[in-house]
Amino acid sequence: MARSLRKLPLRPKPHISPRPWHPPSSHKQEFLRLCSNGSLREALGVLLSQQWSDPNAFILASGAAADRFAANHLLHAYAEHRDLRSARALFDKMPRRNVMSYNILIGGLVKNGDLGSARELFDRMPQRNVASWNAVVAGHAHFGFDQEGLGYFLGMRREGFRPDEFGLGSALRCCAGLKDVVSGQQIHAYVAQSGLEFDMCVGSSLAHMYMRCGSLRDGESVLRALPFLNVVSCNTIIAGRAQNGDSEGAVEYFCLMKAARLAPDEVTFVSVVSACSDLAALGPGRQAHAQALKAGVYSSLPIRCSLVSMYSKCGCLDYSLKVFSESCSSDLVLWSAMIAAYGFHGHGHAAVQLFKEMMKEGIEPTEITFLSLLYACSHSGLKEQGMEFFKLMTETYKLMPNVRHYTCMVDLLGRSGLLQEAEALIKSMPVSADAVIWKTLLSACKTHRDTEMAERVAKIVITLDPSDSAPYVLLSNIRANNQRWSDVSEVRTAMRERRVRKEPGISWVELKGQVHLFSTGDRSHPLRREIEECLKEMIRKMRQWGYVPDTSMVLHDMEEEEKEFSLVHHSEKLAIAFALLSTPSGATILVMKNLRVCDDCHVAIKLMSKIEKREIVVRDVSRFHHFRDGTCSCRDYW
DNA sequence: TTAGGGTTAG
Repeated sequence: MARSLRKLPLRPKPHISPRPWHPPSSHKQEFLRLCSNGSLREALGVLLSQQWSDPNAFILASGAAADRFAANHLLHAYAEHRDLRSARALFDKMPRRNVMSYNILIGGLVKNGDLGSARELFDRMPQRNVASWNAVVAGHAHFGFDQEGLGYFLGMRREGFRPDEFGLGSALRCCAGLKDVVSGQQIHAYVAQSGLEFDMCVGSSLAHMYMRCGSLRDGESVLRALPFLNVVSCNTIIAGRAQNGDSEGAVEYFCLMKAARLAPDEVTFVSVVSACSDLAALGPGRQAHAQALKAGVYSSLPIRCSLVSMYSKCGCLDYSLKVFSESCSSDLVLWSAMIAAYGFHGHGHAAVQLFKEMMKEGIEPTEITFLSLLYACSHSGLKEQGMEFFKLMTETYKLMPNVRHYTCMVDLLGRSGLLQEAEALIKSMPVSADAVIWKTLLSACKTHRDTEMAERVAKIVITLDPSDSAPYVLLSNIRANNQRWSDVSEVRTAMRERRVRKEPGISWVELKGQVHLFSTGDRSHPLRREIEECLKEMIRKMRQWGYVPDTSMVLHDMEEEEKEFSLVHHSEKLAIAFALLSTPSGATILVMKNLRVCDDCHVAIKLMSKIEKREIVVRDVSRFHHFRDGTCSCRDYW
């Protein structure tokens, strides 16, 4: 995939911000003189040249209403300045309205979010033109009523209107919102036919539609065909990559954009910080933070939200809190981001406390806030509180829980050993169960050693997600422990036939700006001998503290000794050994991992932190673990 | 009357 950014001219987007007018007296006198002479058009010319919207101007509107040209201009001025009451009053007084008068008022209502009135006016228009249809399609697209917007777009076509670049852009936005790639492709065919494919707005909307529907390649190919790139098309690529699992590509494109001297804007920073958050890339995330400050867009709430999340995912919870506290805002998303940040670090009590403060502030929580809160409770063992919040969500706030909320509840019950209750909840919930929720229960069965239920649940997981190796391994080991050898070989055959492989575990450590990557059993590092020695010594010391390798999750076709060897060489253990060798004694170690930390490593790292008198921080795929003096911040809930 | 962005789960 070509990732070059062509050096093309940047077309600045015109931006006119409405501002209150304090007219110089000469203008005002001229305006009043023209009005008293009945020269309304000229008077309005003066008024509009100064971008004036003043309640007093309405007094003159009674005269203006009779003159359609003048009235439409005044109507436009009112609509631009969001003075919809005056606009409506003027509109009602106009004896001779035309399509333009309707369109202007509809546009104003739409911008003000009053879609109902806009629709009502649209329905009773004696005549419509393309602009009338465009205005309603755009309005619905803007406020996320995508299905309705697409409906109006189809209505426009049914009535024989040829959609232009405005209507097409909005309709594509609706397809993006609905992730309706089929309608999007149909519109693309029309766009190509009408030669509008190279229009910057239509092209960006088209690319955005493809990216939202998961097709990064189609989106990028549309953008590459555009006559030039601007900040919006670059942002479309950055966000598209980040949202489609290519966060690395997103950060890379951000660097190319800067190299091409294309100034990033607020949207660029939001997307790039989110990408850094996904990558847990603290360095680039911090740089983006500094650049946003320099660019003067740091006051933006979306930027602050993504920073709160980024710092948390990079292990700097105190920075998340700093950004949050500095913001002093009652923005719901910002509060939700901070609750999630606490949850990610296993600070369940802090998350609950913040949620209570949020309610005191009168901020209404959403499904996402509750999901973060329930997650925080389940990862901190706050069973009673989690159950209360679930009740609050459904009964007081009347919010509909989705399968992820139920997964948190299953986790909460399962961790507490209430396996029957957890299974009953899955069976009674009104949404359909997926592989993840059953895997959550399976993990609880494993923790509480309920082999009968584990065997049953593992089979369900295998049916729902045949590619995941964990349930096969678990099933095989349960059967092996009971000497059911023919059943064990049945599992192995199934694994072979379905080509199930365990996703390789990868851990990495950043040292002096360089990333050192370790995969399980890796012997490629230049310090492999030293790492091996360090691990051997460490295991010896750990055994003195009672460490026994937990081989229950290693596939049974190995000798016990081999199993232990495999465990010792798990990627996180290799990364920690390397960090112990390469950093000064006492320094905190930070390791990132692509999968969840396994049970054995979790026990081992607790002991390592005690023996080495070091804080070891491990960020796995689901959360942060802070190991200190033989314990972990997750209190073994993870 | 047209374009791009924030928080969550695995």
